[in-house]
Amino acid sequence: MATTTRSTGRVGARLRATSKVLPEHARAHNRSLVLQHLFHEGPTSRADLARATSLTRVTISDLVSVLIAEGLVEELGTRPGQRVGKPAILVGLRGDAFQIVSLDLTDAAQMRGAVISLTGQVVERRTLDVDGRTGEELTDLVARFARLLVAQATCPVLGIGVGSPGVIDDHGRVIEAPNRGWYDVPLAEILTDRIGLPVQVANDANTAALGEFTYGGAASGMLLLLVGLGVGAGIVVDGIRVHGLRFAAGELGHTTAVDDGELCACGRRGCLETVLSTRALRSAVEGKDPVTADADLAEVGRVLGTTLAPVVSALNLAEVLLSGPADLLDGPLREAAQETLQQRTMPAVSAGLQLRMSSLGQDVVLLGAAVLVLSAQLGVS
Amino acid sequence: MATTTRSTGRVGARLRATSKVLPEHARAHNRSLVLQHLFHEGPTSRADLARATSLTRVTISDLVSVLIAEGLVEELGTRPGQRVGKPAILVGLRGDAFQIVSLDLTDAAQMRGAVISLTGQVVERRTLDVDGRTGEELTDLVARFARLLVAQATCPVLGIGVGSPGVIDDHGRVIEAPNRGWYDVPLAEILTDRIGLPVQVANDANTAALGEFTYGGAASGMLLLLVGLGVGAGIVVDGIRVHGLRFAAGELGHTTAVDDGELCACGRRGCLETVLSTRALRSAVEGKDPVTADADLAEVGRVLGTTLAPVVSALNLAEVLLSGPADLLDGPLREAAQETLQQRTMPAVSAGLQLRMSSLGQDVVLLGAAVLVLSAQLGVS
DNA sequence: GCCGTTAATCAGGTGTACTAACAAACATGG
DNA sequence: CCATGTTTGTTAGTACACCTGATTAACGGC
Repeated sequence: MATTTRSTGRVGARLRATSKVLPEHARAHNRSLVLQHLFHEGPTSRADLARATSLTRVTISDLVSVLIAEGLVEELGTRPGQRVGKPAILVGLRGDAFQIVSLDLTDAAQMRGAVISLTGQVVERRTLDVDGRTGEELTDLVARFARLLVAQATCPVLGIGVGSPGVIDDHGRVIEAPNRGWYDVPLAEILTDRIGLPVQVANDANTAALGEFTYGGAASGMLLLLVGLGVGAGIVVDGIRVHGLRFAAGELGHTTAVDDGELCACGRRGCLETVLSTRALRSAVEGKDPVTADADLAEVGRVLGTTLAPVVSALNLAEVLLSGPADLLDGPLREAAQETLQQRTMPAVSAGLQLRMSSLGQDVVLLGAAVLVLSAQLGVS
Repeated sequence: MATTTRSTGRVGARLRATSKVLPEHARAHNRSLVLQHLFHEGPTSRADLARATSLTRVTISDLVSVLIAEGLVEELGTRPGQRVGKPAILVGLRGDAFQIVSLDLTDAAQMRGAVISLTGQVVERRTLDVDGRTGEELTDLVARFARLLVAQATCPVLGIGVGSPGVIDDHGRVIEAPNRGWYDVPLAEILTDRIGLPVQVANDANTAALGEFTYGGAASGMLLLLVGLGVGAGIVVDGIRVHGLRFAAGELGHTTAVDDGELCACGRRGCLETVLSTRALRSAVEGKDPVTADADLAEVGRVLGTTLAPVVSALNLAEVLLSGPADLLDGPLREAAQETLQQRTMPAVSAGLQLRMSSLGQDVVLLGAAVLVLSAQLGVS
């Protein structure tokens, strides 16, 4: 049996990349803690920040004074309402300190872009036809579009966030995005070089999940299914975005969902995409009477529920969000999926589970791309 | 449209529990970094530790001197082999500095326990019949068993690790373990109180996953399926154990795997456990000719592959490990499961995937429980 | 025997957060 | 109306952790 006789002092060979932590990193962390609180809870007094972070008032004062000097935070006068003691001075994130430029490349025909305030308000919105461009031409177009959007900003730009289909590593390198003609393209690096701003690039579904997590109030264990031309998912587990072995986490679209199903573009049969993509859904309902159409959508919902059940069980997720055309998704499909999920998972898992539509609508990816920047530059998410 | 008009400076209402970081926490982290390196790479000179951690030699010397003073680390003389320069003095983890007491409560009839060295060698092994005890009686028995094992240790005991079935929170409180008669039992706290040592308690499948991760050299994105009376899974994503919304992550046993399947103890039909538990597998093969038995096992393998495919895709796992009776699992079942997984997931996902047997055999849970202690007490995993 | 190289330590400095004490500004209550 | 207590934010001094630069020690090579 496996009575492991092992020579002393050497266990396993795998290297775990954990890096040193210096006092200055601790400071950066605490600084992010302050920003995070101001971001989510709004204007707060220094004393309340101290209580919330369990740092001392002295430390908070010091951190806040630096943030004020940087222009990220401002004093907003004394807190209204009468209380005992010296009135508190509220400090809050300056909404007009920075803006973020976001790009959504989900749609193959038309890229979407926006200038977004720190609080998630879309200040400016643009679209640009792709005209069938791929590869380097597409890269150039993206760079031009990003530059245009940067020019639209009314205050300094904190960074550029991009949500794109494909497999993308944690340095913003597109490993592969077949129908964009991108293979091993260091998109973040290219854009940084050309525009001179920090750039974050991530998979669109992953990005969307982040958007819902930060701006949509989604739970810290959630899966977002982005339904468009293809089907992708983004997963947040215990508050952290899942990357996966080769950054391919969330690629649920090409998981077999229907035995002996339709032929998929990927060459296999019955992939989830063959029934759940926007095109598949439209063709399943168009020209049919409402009752039949609803039954067809419900059938897709059951397929979806069956596919998601193992994932939901394995991760004990709190929420599954659907993002895409509401007229197709938010009805019999969603209800059937929810029901199937409940039937196929144990009560302890399904009781805490909610299956609902994305609350951010079409801006999910754009807002998520903004979160990429917020997270990288300010440590806020 | 979702042109989110939101009042300034307040985004989302969810609280994210992130706590402050002080310089002393940074020090603890760096200290763990040193221990981690010594644990996995074996004896190392201070200078090499400095290079590996990217801390300075001064800092490393300081950390090492503390560790030597604590008796955790020792100098092992100069490094053999001739090189230029002053010969390096190797320092290594003292294998005899501490031992760990591990308990495996997976088997309802018989609990297993061991005294384990820091390097994962089983020094002493015991079993104890449960005799049908549940609830408080079982708790008492566990405490006595643990005390007995502590008495067997030949050097100071670093802590006690327990792997148990059931849903267990991150403080070692058993939320529920129905067939142990435990509901909301603070097992870790009880054992700590009675024995006076640090105690870590976690779900057995989760624990097993940790064991494979640390001692078995498993990848940082892996799922371990523990097959016994029931079926449970432990998941490590990006090097971190997944807990889930209500600490029920990994409860795959009661996910529907067979439509209109057999009645399960949980009251529903076709749960994975109804085909994959040891008992179900034995009854599927016993008394049958080898060909039929193999076909039956292969069928179970296909069911397993179908259930795991969405999980593997969603998380882009590197490895799926099976732990349980090798005569049933490691053959047609595993091969069919592997094949099904490859058929039902996209190549980008399945190419990097390996489905194999646990390398630690019956000691998986025991070793994993030791890792719980290592991780909590020394920051090593 | 001198030089270059590598290992480990010593000395001094910077950054971070803490405790203790204090000043400012308010409500309350005799 | 003034003393009292409360809360806020700041100042001063301390402990800790890591860094840089210089120093000592031990080796191989020429």
